[in-house]
Order: sequence, then C-alpha cells, then structure tokens
Amino acid sequence: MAKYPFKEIEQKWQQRWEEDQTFRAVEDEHYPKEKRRYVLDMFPYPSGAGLHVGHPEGYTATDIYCRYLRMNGYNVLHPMGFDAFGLPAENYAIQTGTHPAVTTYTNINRFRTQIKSLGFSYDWSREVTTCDPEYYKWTQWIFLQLFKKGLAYEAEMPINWCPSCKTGLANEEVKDGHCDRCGTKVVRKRIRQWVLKITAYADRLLEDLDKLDWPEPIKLMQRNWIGKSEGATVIFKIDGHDATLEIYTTRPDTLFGATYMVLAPEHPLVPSITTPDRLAAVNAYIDEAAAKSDLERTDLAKDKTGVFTGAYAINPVNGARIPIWISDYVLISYGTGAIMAVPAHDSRDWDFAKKFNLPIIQVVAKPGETGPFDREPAECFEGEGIAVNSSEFNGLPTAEFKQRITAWLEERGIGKKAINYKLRDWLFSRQRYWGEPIPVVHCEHCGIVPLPEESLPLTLPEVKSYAPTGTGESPLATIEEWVQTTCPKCGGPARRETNTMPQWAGSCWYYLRYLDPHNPKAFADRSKIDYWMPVNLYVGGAEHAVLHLLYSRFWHKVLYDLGLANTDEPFMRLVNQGMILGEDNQKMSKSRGNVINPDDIVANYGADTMRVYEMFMGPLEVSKPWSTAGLVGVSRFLERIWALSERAIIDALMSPELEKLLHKTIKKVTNDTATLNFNTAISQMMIYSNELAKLESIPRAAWEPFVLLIAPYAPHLGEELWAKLGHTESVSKAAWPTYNEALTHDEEKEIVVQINGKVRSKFTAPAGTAREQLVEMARQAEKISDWLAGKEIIKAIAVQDKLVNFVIKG
RNA sequence: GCCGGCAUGGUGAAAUGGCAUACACGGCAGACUCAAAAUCUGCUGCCCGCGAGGGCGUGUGGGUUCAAGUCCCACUGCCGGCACCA
Repeated sequence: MAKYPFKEIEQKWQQRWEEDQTFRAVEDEHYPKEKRRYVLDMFPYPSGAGLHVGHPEGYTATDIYCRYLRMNGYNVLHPMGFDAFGLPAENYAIQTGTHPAVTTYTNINRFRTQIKSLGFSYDWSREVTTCDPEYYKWTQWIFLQLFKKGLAYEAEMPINWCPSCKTGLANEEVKDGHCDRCGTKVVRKRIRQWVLKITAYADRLLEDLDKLDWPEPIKLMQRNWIGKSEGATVIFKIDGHDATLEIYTTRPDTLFGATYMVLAPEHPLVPSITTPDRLAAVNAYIDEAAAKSDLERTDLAKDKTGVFTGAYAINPVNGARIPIWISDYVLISYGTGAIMAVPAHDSRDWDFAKKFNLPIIQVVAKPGETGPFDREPAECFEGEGIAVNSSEFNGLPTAEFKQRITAWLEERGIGKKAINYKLRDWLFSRQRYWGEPIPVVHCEHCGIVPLPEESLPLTLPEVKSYAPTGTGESPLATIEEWVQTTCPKCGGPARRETNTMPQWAGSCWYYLRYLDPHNPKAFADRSKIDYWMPVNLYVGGAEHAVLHLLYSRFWHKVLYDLGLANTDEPFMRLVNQGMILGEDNQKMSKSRGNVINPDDIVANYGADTMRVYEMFMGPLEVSKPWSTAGLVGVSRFLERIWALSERAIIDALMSPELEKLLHKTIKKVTNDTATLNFNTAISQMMIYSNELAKLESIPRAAWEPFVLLIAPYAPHLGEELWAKLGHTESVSKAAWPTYNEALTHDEEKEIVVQINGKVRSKFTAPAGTAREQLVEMARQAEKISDWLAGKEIIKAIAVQDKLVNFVIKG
C-alpha cells in the first residue's frame, strides 16, 4: 500500500489554487447581503523567529469555516496581511545598521511562504502591509481626520521612559515596571506627546459592547478598562480662602463621615493653601512624589504616605472643619484630583487615617447592625447599608441617600451628579524611527498645521543612525534637511513633527483596507465597505482585549461619524483562540527549549496533518499543550483515509446501518463546523472512517460525501480524493453534502433501567414508545424482577427513548 | 487585594439535568514477520471477588432533584486581567 504522498499532493494543489486564483473574492451583486461573509484573522507581526504554531491555530479555524461557507453558497472575504511597523525590526537596525524595511520584508516573505505552506484559502491579491507607504498614506490620512475633528492634540505629559534604551515606551512595553526589552526599571519623564481623545468615545465604547457577540470576559475587560463610575462632585469651602475645593466621590452618602481631605501632590491649589509652617514639608513631599515612577507610586507603595498642608476645609453638610492633606494615593489624572476621605467606609482612607491618627466616624450601619455608633468602628466597611450619624438623613438606605444628598447639594449649588471614567486619552506618539510619521508641521506663525491630504504619504526619510537620540526626540529629529520645511498654510519656515505613530495605528483599520487594497483615491471605496462590512467573524488571541480591540473600535466609530463607514462597530463576532503550550505544559519560549516549529511539522507530516491536529487538540478557545504523539495519531487518521481511497470505489448500495451513520456524520460535522466545534467534528469523521475501514470495497455514495466533509479540514487531501473520484473542478466549489433528518434517528433505542438511580439493566424499545409502556417493559427486563421482588415501588420515572428509573423502598 | 476563566482516566479530551470517560494518544495481549518497524484485531477508570457480581468514582465539603460533570452555596488549586480610579 502506497503511503499518503502528502508532499506531492500539497505542492500540487497549492500551485493549482494560485494559478486558478481559486479563492479570489469578488464583489458579486448576485449574492444577497445575507449570503456574504467577512471572516478575518488577526494579522501577524512578522517577527524574525518565523511563524509560531499558535498562528496556524486561529488561521486554520477560520480557513475551515470559510471553506465550509463557500461550499454552502456564501461569497466569502478572507484576507491576510502584515502588521509591519514595530520595535523588533528597529532594535535589530540599531544593533546591525540593517534598514528596518529590509528586515521587515525578509520576514514578511518568510511568513507568507510559511502561511501559504498550510494551504489557507486567503485571497492574496488583497494582502496589505502596514509599513508600505501606499498603506500608511491612509493611516496618516485618518490621523488628519482625527486631528481636524479635534480628536488628536498635543500635550506635555509624563510617560514611561527607559533610561537604558533612551526612549519612551508604550504601556504594553512595560512589564511589572520594567522595560520589556532590556529589563531596566522604567522612570517617568515629561515630554511633548501626541494624544488621541479616545475618552470622548468612552460612553459609546462602553454602551455598544452590548451589541457585540464577543466572549463575555473580553467585554468585561473592556468595561473595566473604560471604568465608568457614577457619583457626585461636591464643593468644599476652604477656611480662610476664597478658593473652593471640588472633589469627586461615588459615595456622597458618606459625606457626614468625611474627616479629612486629600489632594494629589500635583493639585493646583496646593501652593496657595499651604501654610508657611507646612511649606517645607509639603514641597519636600511634592518633590519626592515627582521623582517616583508609576510603579513606586502604585504597585510597590501600598504603604500610605502624605503630609498635612495646614489648611482646613468646611464640610458643607455639617460645617465641620477638616484638615487638608496631600498624598500620592490620590491621582491628579482622575476625577478632580482631590477627595474627601471617609476612613470608616473606604479601605484606602482607613489605612491613611490609621497611619496618621485621623478621626474615623461611622456613617453607614451594616444591614442588621444595631450600634452603638458613637465610637470608632473596629473595621472598615465598604458595602451598602443604613445611614447613621448623618443628621436628618439617618435611617436612609445607601442608594436612596445618594439620590437625596445629590439633590440636596444641587439645590444649594455646591455639588452635582457626575460620571468619571478610568479610561485615559491614548498616548499616540513614539520617539522612534520605524513608524508612520505624524503628518503635521510646527509653524512659528500658524502653530500646528496639518499637511494637505494630497501631499500624503509623508514617507520616512533615510537616516544614518536608527538609535534614539536620548533627548526624547526620535531619530528623525537629527535629519535637519527633512525637519526643516515650509508651512503649507503661510509658506513660512516650519519644522516637521518628528514623533511617529505607535504600532497599533496600522492595525486600527487594516480590515478596511482589505476591502479595496489598491485604491489610490480613498482608504476604501464606500460601495465595497457596504458590500462586505461589518466583519462577521474575527478570530485572534485574547492578549489584544483592551488594546487593539479598543483602539480599532474607537477609530471605526470616528470613521462612522464622518460618514465613511456603514456600521458603528467593526467586528460583530469575536472568538479568541486558546494558547498552544509546549509539550511540558509551559508557555512556548526559546529559553525553555519547548518551541515547535511549524515548518518541521509540515515537512515531516504535511500541512493537512498539522491543520487537523491543531483542530483536534481540543476546543478552539482553550489553551492546550502540544503533543507530538497526538499529532502522529492524526497523521495515521489521514493515512487511513488515503488507504481507503486506494480501495475499490463501487457503485453499489450501502448497508442501511452505514447509511444511517453517514447521515448522522453529515449532520454532526455540519453543525460542529458551523459552530467552530472542530474537535468533535473530527472525532465523528474518525468514527465514520473506522466504519468504512471494515469494508473491502466502498460504495461511492458512502465515500463522496465523506470526501466533501473532510475537504475544509484537510484541503489538499480533499482535492486529491475529489479528483480521484473523477471530478475536474476544485472540491472547494462543490456543494456541501446534505443529510436526511429521518435517517439520523434510530428506530430502536436502548433503554436504561435504573433502581434508585443506579443502572441495573437495559433493553431495546422502538423509538417513541410511550412512557407507560416503557415502565411495563422495564419490569420485565433482565434481573429487574429480582431487584423489585418484595420491594415497594414508590415511583417509576420514564423518559422517552432514554430510561426508566424505579424508586423503591425496603 | 479586586474581577474573570478553568479543574473529568496514565495523557489530549467527549457528554440538550438521564448509561461518565465518545474520539485520539499511551499501555497490555494477539495476528502478520526469521526478526523488527509499519499495519491490523482485542482489552484497558479505581477497589473487592476465582467467578457471577458488587462497591467507589468528574478538585474538596455541603445542598436541590427520582436522577448532578452539568443547577445552587461554601472552599481549594492553577491560569489570565486589573491594581490606590475615591
């Protein structure tokens, strides 16, 4: 018996698909909207390490699904491209002097070859690369639209700075307070930055999550990241000053329990309210806080610090004079940068009050708590309850008190309802070379001036050194002839922006460029957007939950508001594939030496084996360890199918039993493929092929549908077997097999007989036998009369086609 | 600390509240072979028993139910996210 010649077959069909452009997607109006599907993979960053076994997992899943959809009469858009700007290529350039574009395109070519070797049905004519000027021209163009809408602005703000790499780092490049690349401790540095006003969309980004068919944990992560909170602002008078102090609280009902105030060290009121005797201490504290990194201020420094300013605020509800402190546990960037401290009902305030011996007054009684409430409580209580020590509000439940006190404050003009978000504006600039140049100039007369859209792309100039300057400017700043330019508005001298965009920029909208990748006039023609969008299924890793997936939702909404997109959400359904771990159940990494290279698998076992194995490992969404033994099992499965195809395929009727199994198999594989439950679809195909293996010759009617079922999973094998059956057209154009529902049901059912819930016997009965009759049959069943002898039957439960359970006593 | 996810044989894993362990790997036995590999067939949760058979079993402890891997409550462990957001 000839071994399955996967090398020849895979090469042959990949070549054929390319020559025939089998998977080219065309905007054919004959397909109604509901027969079109846009199935998207998260495109890869082409690293120097080559494709990882994790990449093909999601790609295989979408590929099987796309092939399944095409066979079911759908017009499918399934593109692939490369996220090509980014740090690794630039860092390599710094070390070796190789232009990042050279490294990047070498890696892209390798990735493309690797991806193609797995036989995915992408429409490669739509490939996009984010570092291509023809692509980033439109990234810059979208930036200009954001700028014109006032959604991109310049600001001085503290950022994460790596003193060793001499560059700013994005939040995602900081791991536990250290530079992800070199391990140096990150410090804060104030430099000029471009920032995108994502906060303007906070509420819509939150609300619209409800429309999306995404995994709940991902939606929850976005909700938490956006962090909407509802409360009130309250204005406190400052004793002896005209200025007032505004604070934000989610618990206005605890106002009577405020025993001190805390300002962030950066709060603008601090200098003016600090008393002379406290000035030295306050200034020392401010300097100390400023020198701390974010890590020191948050992660490591749960220990509260702070100093008294010498000033007092007046509590508007009871006139109490309460001290104003400063502490870095209050953040200048959230709310009003100032709080009222209620130590009895906030654990942070509790810790602070305990440390500095500040008074603690209980104002909320736990449900059922009876008091007395005139002494300092033994512990902090943050839950809801009944108001105490709150004058005329005593006895009110928390929720009601909140409403009443907010109205009370509003009437007096000293407070109002307020909403805050944890989400911050998006720090959008990098002091890096390998990114999209930000298309604006700084003019002495006109200020910041956007480049005219016709002048785009603003391409990256060549530089001698890719190394960061260390001054907080990108390497672009060193090219005087590039930096010096003229103002598009007044024609006077101007300097180009030298910051570049972060890696996330290109991926914010790539799914739109796939729709019309070569359009020189627009990022995508509106008719093509209307034809395909929104994305029906988006598959990728969960690590992008709050970064790419939030950023691209933001950009998409902006485009929608500009009338440039047809929906206000880009990705209707999201599925996260689980991680593939090493054989040792650890994350794959070079240092652990447990990395599996897909090239080796394809070379030794074939692409189809790789594909089917990755889908057979377990559910798509969960993490699972790689197992070479498991891979071999799948390889044997495909070998057996090949061996079956070498047997005589005859035009004879199949047995009724086989026919039933065939229809059950078609049903299960159809449903499981449609719902992405590929592992159970594969095991059903194994069951069916094991049955076929018992036959010396195989009825054509039993074989052909099976070839069609396996084709999306093992497409090369599928094509070859289909051709062996005499078909000349690609199996991907064939119609998916149908099943007869009646044949998927058994006429005879095995009925289980239980005594007190334990299985004691079994018998067969015609499907649909009435429950009363099942009970009668069960009484006669083998051994059951012995079990029932001399016992009282309290109850007999019968479930049609399933079981009879006798509940007995004695 | 807070939020979320997961936990089933030696292993990867199946299971609309209705026979737990389908399918695959591994293991054992057998067939083929001079032999081995490959391939094929059978067996394979644990305990007691010669056997018939019985008992126990889905991280732990409770509960609901005629019936729980599945539903509820409490806990443990692992993985992920957030981390002074007032």
